[in-house]
Amino acid sequence: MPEELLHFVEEFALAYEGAGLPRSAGRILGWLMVCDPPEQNAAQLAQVLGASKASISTMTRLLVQMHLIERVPRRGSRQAYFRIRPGTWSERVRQGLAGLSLYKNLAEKGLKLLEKAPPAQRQRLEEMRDLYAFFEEELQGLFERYQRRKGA
Amino acid sequence: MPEELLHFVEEFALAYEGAGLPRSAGRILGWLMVCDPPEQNAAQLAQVLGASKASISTMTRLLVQMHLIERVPRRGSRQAYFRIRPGTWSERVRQGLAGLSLYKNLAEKGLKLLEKAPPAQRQRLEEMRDLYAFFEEELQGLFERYQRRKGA
DNA sequence: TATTTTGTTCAGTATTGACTAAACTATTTG
DNA sequence: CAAATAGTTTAGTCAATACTGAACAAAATA
Repeated sequence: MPEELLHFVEEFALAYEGAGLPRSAGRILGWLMVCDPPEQNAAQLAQVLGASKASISTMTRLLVQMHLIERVPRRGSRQAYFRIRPGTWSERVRQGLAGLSLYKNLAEKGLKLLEKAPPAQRQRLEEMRDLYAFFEEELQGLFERYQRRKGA
Repeated sequence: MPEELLHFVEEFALAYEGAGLPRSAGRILGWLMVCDPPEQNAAQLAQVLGASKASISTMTRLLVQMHLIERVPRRGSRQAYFRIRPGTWSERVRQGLAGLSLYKNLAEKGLKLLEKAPPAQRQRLEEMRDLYAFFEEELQGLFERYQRRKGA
């Protein structure tokens, strides 16, 4: 299979490593984004990506748990086929959103601790909370708008 | 200083570890979010957080490079004082934004490779590109709106 | 200038985590 | 039921990196 595609897959994996994915999980994800046919079984993944069965098994499980890929059952066969889950990219945005509220909550927890502190001391946390609250709120709206637009 | 605050700092560090910061850098950041006074020198940080001078030196450098904290010069003293950089949280959002275009570009690069592939094969990358393009665009606007709102 | 204070750099340690080979389990097919 | 096939789990290896103590450098103070 084309050399260029594998290079792309590597770049893809590198990019998502920055987002916290193990390199080899990123490679699986990247390959599943471009491969033909879009469903691939474990053996194929191992062969193309030059990884061990064990790694494929672990990493596909991870990716399934993250709702980024899904197992496609094949009737009459126990083989596991995997493919990019439709809506994967929305899912990532949604996960990002969840991250925002984590940080917002963190700021609020801090503010509770500093309840009796002078405003000057609280100000840093307030800025943090306000910003995350704003983006959480607005992104929620944006997200819905995107979904709706895609429906049309 | 209060036990509870240190626990908060730990939680803070843990949260930002998920975002790729070393634990001890997260602790510094967390402490600088709540400490009084808001400027702290290296020795104070080392003492409160129970870290070595070496670690403080390395991690403050990292945080300064990331534009999350800044050195505050004290005239007549060589001591380095650090504080949360005003606008730190906007900065983090801006960095997140930059991340989005990275992914969008990635999708576009892939599409170029699949230029001659049938639409069915291109579709996954197209969805990815569209989504990131949408959010990059819209977040840009949101961001400006936030800045303006804060100015008022 | 000598001493003390402050911070950085370096070398080494310890921990984490990605990855593999091999053993194991389960399922399908002969 | 036996043999082959597919996948998971486990134990162990290797590499990356966070962190420390100690040596070092630079600057302030005596």
